[in-house]
Amino acid sequence: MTEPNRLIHTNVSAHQPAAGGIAARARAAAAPRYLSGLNPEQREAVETLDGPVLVLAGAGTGKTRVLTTRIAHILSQGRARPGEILSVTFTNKAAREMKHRLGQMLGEAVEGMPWLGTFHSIAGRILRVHAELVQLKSNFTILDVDDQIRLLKQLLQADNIDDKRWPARMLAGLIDGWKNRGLTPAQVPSGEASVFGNGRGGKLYTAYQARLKILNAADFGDLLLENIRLFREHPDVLRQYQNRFKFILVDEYQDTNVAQYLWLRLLSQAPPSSHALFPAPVAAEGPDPRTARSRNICCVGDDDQSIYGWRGAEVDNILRFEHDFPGAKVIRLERNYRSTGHILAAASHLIAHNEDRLGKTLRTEDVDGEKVTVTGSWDSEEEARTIGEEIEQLQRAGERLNEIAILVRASFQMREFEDRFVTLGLPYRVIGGPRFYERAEIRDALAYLRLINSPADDLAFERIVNLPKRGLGDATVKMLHEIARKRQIPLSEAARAVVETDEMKPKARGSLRALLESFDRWRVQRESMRHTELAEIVLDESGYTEMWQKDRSADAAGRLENLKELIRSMDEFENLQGFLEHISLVMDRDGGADEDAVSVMTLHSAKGLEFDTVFLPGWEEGLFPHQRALDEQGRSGLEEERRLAHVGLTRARRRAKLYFATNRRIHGSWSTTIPSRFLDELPADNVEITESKGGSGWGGTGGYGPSRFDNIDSFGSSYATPGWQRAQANRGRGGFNEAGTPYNASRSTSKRAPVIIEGELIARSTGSDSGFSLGDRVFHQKFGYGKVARIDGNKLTITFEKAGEKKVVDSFVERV
DNA sequence: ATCCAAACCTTTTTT
DNA sequence: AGGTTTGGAT
Repeated sequence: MTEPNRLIHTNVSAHQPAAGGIAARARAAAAPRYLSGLNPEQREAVETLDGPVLVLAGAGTGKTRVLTTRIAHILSQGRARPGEILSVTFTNKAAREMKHRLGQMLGEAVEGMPWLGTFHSIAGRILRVHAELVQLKSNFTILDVDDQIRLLKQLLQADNIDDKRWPARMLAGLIDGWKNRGLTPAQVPSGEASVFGNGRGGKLYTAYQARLKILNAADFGDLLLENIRLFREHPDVLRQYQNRFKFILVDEYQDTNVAQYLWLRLLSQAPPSSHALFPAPVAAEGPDPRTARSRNICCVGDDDQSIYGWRGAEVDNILRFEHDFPGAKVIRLERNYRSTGHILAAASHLIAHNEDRLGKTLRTEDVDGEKVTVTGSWDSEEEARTIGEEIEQLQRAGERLNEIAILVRASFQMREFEDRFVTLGLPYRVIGGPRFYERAEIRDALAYLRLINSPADDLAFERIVNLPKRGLGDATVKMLHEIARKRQIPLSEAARAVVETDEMKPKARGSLRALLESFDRWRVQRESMRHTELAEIVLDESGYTEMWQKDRSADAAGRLENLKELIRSMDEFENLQGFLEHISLVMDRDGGADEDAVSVMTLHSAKGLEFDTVFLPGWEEGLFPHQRALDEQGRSGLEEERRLAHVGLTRARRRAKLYFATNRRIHGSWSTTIPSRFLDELPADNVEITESKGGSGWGGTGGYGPSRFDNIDSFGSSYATPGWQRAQANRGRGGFNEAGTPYNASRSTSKRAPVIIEGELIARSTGSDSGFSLGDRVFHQKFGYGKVARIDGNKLTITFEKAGEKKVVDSFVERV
């Protein structure tokens, strides 16, 4: 967005009268205006319309701009109408951004790019049209993860599989993985299918799919998987879409999984796949052999920003592009318009530690700017406090809060910042945080609406049969389940049947009948009234609103408010179906972006965004890189974490600030942490180490008074540890800066002056001796007195008299 | 059927 | 540590 020559002009219309007049002459005379200001590579990416194109676009190189300009170009050249361009993104945010920018470029005239959206929303949309062909109805429900797990739990129970030993979550993960790879139950390798539940994994997957059909439901994975099945089994349908989409554009191609890849291949009429995981699906049979192969598909991506491997993304897709789409043109965008020199150098140097990459060199013509800073804190609380203060400083200096972001590795880190900002009165917004649509009252309300929309939606039925309480408890539900299972019908149908018999106690029976009648009534009313009005009636007549009105608990008022908000938000949609579709696919709520506030979000959700100042807390081993990534994925996991770090750094335009804390609370208990290896991998020339400014209490001069957190000297002593010395010895390895100035402890005299360490940064533990011996009585600033119980290098396990057993780095305790 | 306490499990990232 | 889910008691 800070690109020097951004587009200002906005009135290229899609269908200019091509003949005669000024427009034609203008076009002949000079390149269209929207092309000016593109650099040569960008321009090539925009203008190469025919045949497959892969754009390798590093961070901040104008990727979105290329995509949107390309669309504008296609339209203004009259090569396709808006409805003939398929343009897929990975996230809703990216889709929104593209729509927004297109709107700016094209003006309101081309409001509708009907086929611009996420993979899931577009696949879902296609699926609705042809639902019957895959044994669904067009009003099918899209299940979220929660529903999915509840359904699987039921299946496990029905099969007498111990939910403890074989958690539904795990099965959900497996099924998800299979679907990501485009595998139907029949196609799952039997070895893989049998790992779950003593060989019953495959059977369960089959049962699950069957159950989904009965419930008239699809989960996220199904949207693509069933789409692929649809295209495979019905070539006529496929051809219809192939003919419609004259141009295909794909954003973030490095994040596509196998299913998405197959889907794209089918639509792009590419020759039969030779994908390792998938032998030739459908032979492309277009009328004209020249159009039948390698259609106009343009994929944009950056292998260095592939951060969704854990979700089944195949970086391989981007690496194999030229092979998959013969004759593809590959264009590299390496000119970065976003970050200053130091930031870009730090990011590039870091990512260079990865082995699996295509390799790009990002360049900038910007000034060097401020160095990337690394700041150590005693614990996460001090980290939050330091960052809070730095933000206030920036604010005083006239920086806008909107241009400041805190990017965390894991969402639990956000809380500390929220707490801090609340006390400071600093406006902030959490992005992708606690989700509106996940709140209980919202889900309840939605369950009512879902059930109206799709009577077979058992999960919704179960959720609300007895909510508010109507005397239809476990016993009733269990009975309905039995009937439903025996006859292979949905619960509500079972309910309908059972009401006619006298299997139930009269009271429950009457209550159930009343509920069914209500739904019948609502479904009739649906035809004649607006969906917002219907929703109000439903919540009212069902007694749901009343339930909360009677509730005297503290949050009841808030919940009622949320329900109102829900109905308000429904208003933007045409009908109930459209609204339900939206909420199941777009689980985040935008809005509120206009006030000036600091953004707090995960690194993952920050992809594609940029800020003047970026704070990156929590750079510690185990958290970042995340232990689980290392355990489960080994080296490739580490590389993905490193790419994540690269993404984080490259979000910053002018200031990138990294933090690590020595102590962090993990699962409730405190543990001592080690600075991230990624810090070691930063180039010294572009980085400065500062100390935490969280408190100046040490020596008793600061505003906070002496604090246990102010053990700043400890960071000094970390550099005197064997780890630091090893680093000194290693200096120069790998061609890094040779001119290291050894750290000296004179910092106590000039505490605030930033210390610049040249050479790689090291503050790590090692396996060597700590100078303490077992049984030593020690004192710790925070935990008090204790005895050394175990020694592991410079990490000590100490039994504290008050605080119990803790692991601590030796430099934080002193012998007494 | 409803309520309360104890176990439990979480904390990677998202459509 | 904290919220959620489960199980048992009323």
